Amino acid sequence: MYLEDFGKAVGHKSRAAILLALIGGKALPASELAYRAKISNQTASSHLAILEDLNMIFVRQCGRHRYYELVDHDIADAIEALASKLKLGLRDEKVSDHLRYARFCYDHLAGVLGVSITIRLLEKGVLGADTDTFKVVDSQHSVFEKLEIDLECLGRKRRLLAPKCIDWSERVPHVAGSLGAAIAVSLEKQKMIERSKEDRSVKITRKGYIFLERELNISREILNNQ
Amino acid sequence: MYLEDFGKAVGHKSRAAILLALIGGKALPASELAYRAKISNQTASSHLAILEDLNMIFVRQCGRHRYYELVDHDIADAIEALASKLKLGLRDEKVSDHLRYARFCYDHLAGVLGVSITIRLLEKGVLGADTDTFKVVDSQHSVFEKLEIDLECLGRKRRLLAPKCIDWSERVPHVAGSLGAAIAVSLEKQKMIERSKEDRSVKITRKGYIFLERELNISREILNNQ
DNA sequence: ACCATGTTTCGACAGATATCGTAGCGAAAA
DNA sequence: TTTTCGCTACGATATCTGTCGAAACATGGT
Repeated sequence: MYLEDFGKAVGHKSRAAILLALIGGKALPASELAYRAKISNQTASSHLAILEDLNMIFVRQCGRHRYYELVDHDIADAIEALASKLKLGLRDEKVSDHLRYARFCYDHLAGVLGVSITIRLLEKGVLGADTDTFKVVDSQHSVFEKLEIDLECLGRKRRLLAPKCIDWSERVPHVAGSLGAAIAVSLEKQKMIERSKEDRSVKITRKGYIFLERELNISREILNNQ
Repeated sequence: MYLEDFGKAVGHKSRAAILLALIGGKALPASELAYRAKISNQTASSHLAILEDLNMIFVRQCGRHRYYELVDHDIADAIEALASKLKLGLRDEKVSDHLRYARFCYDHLAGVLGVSITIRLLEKGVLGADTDTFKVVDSQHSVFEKLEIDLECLGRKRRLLAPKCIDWSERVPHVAGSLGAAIAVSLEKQKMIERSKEDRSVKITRKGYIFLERELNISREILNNQ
């Protein structure tokens, strides 16, 4: 991919809005993306074709439905990284406090919540920090059991286990990669967090509040900020 | 700045070429940029006006001459970071071995040379590595004296002393910031390196070869690769 | 077979963009 | 002052882009 291709992809309000929606990590249908970008379905369709040409997204056909996704998480990471480096605003996202507080960064958690989880895992000695990645120090810790995360299984994947990802709102590294994704999936599956239907923000449920306080000792002060 | 503005800036072949040229760190006149982007002076002028509007570049008036520069090094860093994350090709730069080997990344050295210098400084215990920056461990080391670098003076600047910068060709952090810049300036001033007139690559001179081998013990194998 | 639903294609149009020739401008040099 | 040089502004033009209405197209349900 060439620099100007990336530029062309994000260089239009509507396409930027579409990509920003997809950074949420959910696969979304064209009509939903049109709604989010505030354009007609036809127009969205043409933008989607452009983004597909540029190899930024692909479509997953499920019966009569077509869901669009980013081709890979590098693209999400790159956009977040860019936003943090250049102190970019993200015009079309109402940059709500919800979004700042907790959101999906493709397939893992970012914002105050993502960073807090990372920090607590480091302080508890579950994770350690390398230059560009985190590493698991205490693989026997009860967190992994509670979240039903099979580290061996994750380790066998080709994807990096726990690279650092820096987001625009906090500018502090948080856990990404297959571990970051596994944490987010598990929290969602166990109904500790709930995705917003509007955007990529998430809400901590009552159950999640208790888990995060008891198991990770995230302070109530932080948790109540939601 | 908004994401789509950055996109618009780099989203056109000619503008991308102009920015890539300016990442070299030198201030360049419009005609030179037109030549590099292979467009007429008038066309270049309009692109330059666009880039100025978008706050990517500014013009420094020197008598009858007008030199364009990037507004700050963050923009250079962001583009290099983007290139490394997305494995972007940089279409218009002949990605020559020279460029891969040693080049200016705005105001500090990147490529094999930039990385080698950084690694040797780390191995010699002159620098240490933090998460996102390097730190000076042995400020009394003779390297600083030889390069006439006044660390106290650098420390007083508002700019970060030695942040890590990751470039597209090596994908390994090298020293940027005011220290990175000071090293590059000094090497150039002492005629240990010479800038190319064509692009942002640099050549190591005979004097530089000797210095890098003697003082930093960079292996001949690496130095001969130039 | 037909319909309902969601998506893409086609066609048209307005508006933006890229390009360059020509002319004008400003600063130094003659 | 006049000339020279480089750059920008203006204007014309061709092209590209974004947009949407209408229609065509799939696919799964009725």
